Amino acid sequence: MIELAILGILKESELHGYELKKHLRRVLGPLSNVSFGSLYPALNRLERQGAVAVVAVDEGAARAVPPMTGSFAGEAAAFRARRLVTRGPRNKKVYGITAAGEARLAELMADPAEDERSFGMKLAFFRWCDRPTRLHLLERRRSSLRARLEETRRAVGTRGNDDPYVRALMEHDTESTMHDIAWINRLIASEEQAGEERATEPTGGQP
Amino acid sequence: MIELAILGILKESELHGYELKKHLRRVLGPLSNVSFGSLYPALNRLERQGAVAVVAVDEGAARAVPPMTGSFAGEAAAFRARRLVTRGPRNKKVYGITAAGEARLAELMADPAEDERSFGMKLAFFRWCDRPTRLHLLERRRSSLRARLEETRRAVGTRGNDDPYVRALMEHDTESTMHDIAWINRLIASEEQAGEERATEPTGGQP
DNA sequence: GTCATCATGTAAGCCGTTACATGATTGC
DNA sequence: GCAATCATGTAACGGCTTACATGATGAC
Repeated sequence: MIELAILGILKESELHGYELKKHLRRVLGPLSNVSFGSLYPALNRLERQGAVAVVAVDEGAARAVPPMTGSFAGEAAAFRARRLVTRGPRNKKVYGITAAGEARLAELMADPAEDERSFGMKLAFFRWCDRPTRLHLLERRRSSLRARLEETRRAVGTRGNDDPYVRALMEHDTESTMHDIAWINRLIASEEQAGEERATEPTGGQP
Repeated sequence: MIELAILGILKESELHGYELKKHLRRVLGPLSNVSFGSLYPALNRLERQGAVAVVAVDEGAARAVPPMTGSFAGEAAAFRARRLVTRGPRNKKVYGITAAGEARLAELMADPAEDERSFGMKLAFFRWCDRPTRLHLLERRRSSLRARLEETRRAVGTRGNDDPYVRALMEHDTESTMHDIAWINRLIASEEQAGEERATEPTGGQP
């Protein structure tokens, strides 16, 4: 989940962790408000996997490492410098996505697992995948929404569910789900329409 | 979360774990599809806390414990019996909510934390709390939805958010949130109306 | 007699959070 | 010079899932 988010954002532009979090918030809005405590470990994980790479490090880091002196005090300084490198003086590490990372992103986008959540995030990165994949994701989403609709309707029909609040909850869930399905239908339609225009345009069809 | 669900269901009727999961699915529908791996530990936790208590155990359990013989084979049998008691032959443990559990339920319902999720679950158990609490929960939910609406609108207004898919996502989020707010408004209105009717009815108001 | 369902639990792991630690830079 | 923000990370914990283990009961 968080890896998909990171790769999707980094594909647009090279950023360091702190900026990344802000972009994430801007693009995904209320969805997925990642914390630093999971963002930085995830970046390191992705770096180890070769999906992202450090493009540039702030010169501040170099400045923070004093020259070796050979003295006892020098050893202490070296230890301190090592800490500074590991921890962070304004050690901005700007990350970029690698070829392997782009492959991983495509893989995560197409991944059939965990549909219910994460659909919004995938949609936010739709520009990074081709039309067939987009249509496939939209149709899968629609079918899971339909299943939800069915389940809720079945639950409403069950004897013993006569509490007005539970009833209200289920009616609202039904409405929202239908609303979502209609939305997905519009997205599918416009996707198909765009595909047709692409297909007819090159020949210069008459109006 | 799961404790709220368990207590809310048990307040309606005494059940054993397996039944509880089915009721949970029926009442909460697509919300919160708890697994056994978290349900049983949660029940034990609640039992230790005194919030729920075992009301009855299936006689199957007693039948599974053979009488002591004092022999070596008897010891082995005792060991096996202990295992059977711990693990489970059809060892139905029917749980009921205690007074402490009802207090805990009220506490969990009013708990201001973790609003975003869990609101649906609280609504499903609305019948267990009084009108002021209900109104308070509804108003808190409304204010958090309004905040979300604001945040999404701010994000849409930010430069750099010109991707059509991100745009579609945010517009849909805005619509859904507005829809939700309207729903909450209706719930608040009907709650207030019910309150007024209660207040005027005892005097026998003329139509 | 065997297969689906009922019934309860444990162990390992995933994915995230909050709280903590550390220090640089900027604006007042 | 001092606070707010920038910037990166670690540690501990939380809550839930999946997979595993175990066995009873009923239907066929």
